[in-house]
Amino acid sequence: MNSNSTSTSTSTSTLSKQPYKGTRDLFPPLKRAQEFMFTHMKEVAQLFGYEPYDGPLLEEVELYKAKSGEELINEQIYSFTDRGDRFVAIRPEMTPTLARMVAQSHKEMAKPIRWYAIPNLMRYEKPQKGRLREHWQFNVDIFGAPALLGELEILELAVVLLTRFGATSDDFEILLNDRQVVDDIFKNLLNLNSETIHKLYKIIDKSKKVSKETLNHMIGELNMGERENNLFINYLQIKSFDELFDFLDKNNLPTSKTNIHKFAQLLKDININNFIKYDPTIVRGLDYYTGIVFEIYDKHPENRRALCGGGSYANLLQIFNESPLPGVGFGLGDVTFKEFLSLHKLLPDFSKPTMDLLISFQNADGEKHALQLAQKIRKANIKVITNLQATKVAKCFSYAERVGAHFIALIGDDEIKNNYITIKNLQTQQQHKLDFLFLNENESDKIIEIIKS
RNA sequence: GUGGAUGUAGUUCAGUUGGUAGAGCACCAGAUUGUGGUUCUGGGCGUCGUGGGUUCAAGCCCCAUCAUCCACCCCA
Repeated sequence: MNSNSTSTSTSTSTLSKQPYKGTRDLFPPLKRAQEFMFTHMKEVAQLFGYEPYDGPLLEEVELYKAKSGEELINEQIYSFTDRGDRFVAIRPEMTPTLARMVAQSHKEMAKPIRWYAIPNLMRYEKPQKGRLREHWQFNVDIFGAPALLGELEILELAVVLLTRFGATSDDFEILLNDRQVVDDIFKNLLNLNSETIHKLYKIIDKSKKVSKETLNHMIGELNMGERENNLFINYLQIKSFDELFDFLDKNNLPTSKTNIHKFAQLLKDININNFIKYDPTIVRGLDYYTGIVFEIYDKHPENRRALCGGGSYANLLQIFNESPLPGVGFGLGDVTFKEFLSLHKLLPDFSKPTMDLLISFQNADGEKHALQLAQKIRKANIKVITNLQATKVAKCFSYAERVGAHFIALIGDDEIKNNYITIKNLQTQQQHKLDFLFLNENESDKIIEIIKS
């Protein structure tokens, strides 16, 4: 809702309650869903031996200029000049920060370096479905891994993560390409200069979305020879690893075949090849990728979109005058991922809170008993709240419902008078009367036992 | 940056060819002064996004503006 759209700065105008354009207020229901996703991300990363890191929200714009790509810098970055005349930006992606941190520290660290983070990032974009100005992104990266095995591990981790939520190869696929193969084809087979190659990349990006006629027209505009045009069109029609190998064989490009052929075999060896498909149109927008690149696609017909992108980058440390240390990584956005999960019904209902126990009292005499009991029960790692003020019994129950309590402990008038406490399981309706000798430790143990069973 | 749609109660929306507004959900109270989710009853003056115009009369028509959503561009 847009409750206030007048904000044309008259002194009478009230402040808008809406969050800044393209950002979200993370109310508890949304935050619970996000925490659910983050928890799995962290656990999977740690299963693979990745360690958490984090970096600053602000970086100097120069850091992004070096490798991120023109559009990102010129149009999509939040930047300003600070009080010390430094030109800084809110991070639009994490990889440059990561590279900077690795460049500082890699010499003293055991290789490979395995790190993950879930930073919030901002890009100045026009918000729409699955794309906001601020989002959180699960980043996983490995530096200094031997060729291909780093790529393999990162892909396996991504597969494990998605399948852990219950997704199958019916729900998603990983489309993969190798920039070395693409470069080999463009430079050595088509003999193109870097300017034409850059334009071809753009055409590749669009090739799936435009008609054949438009595609042919776009290719025609490059003024390549007929042989080059045909080869390029043949390349775009490749649909599998095997077809790619045929293409490379036929055109005598054995060097770039060796790598990708071996990689395809490795995918089979660890049995994740059914999730992964070769796709000649995957090249990725960011300039720093140099080898294997991939995107995870939602297979749902209404959501044909990449929810995750990544690849290997060999030279990211060069801008810091460090010797090359190859890296591989991917980013998975919380907005797109949540949509993927809800669309495939893999996201539990987080609309209501949950609470193990509500301890409620009916009069001032019950107050201290409720507070003391809560203290004891929390020591057993049970989530417990009290109603904090004397409340009528019916209200206690309706409050228990509101906060999602599984159990209610009632310390009412009758309880105080007759020295007992009522414990009720709100789902099964089962009710217990326990002796409540108010200073007796054993009674709280009994309550704990009931709740944990 | 380009194109399309939509702005009415806390929220989701209805509102007939123009006659100054209604429903579901939610919320509060009660039926029910020791047992919640169900049920029933009662409870709403909202600058109808904002500004201007046409008209006897505008939620409805026209213009502008702002906001939101969607599709491009690009990306997570």
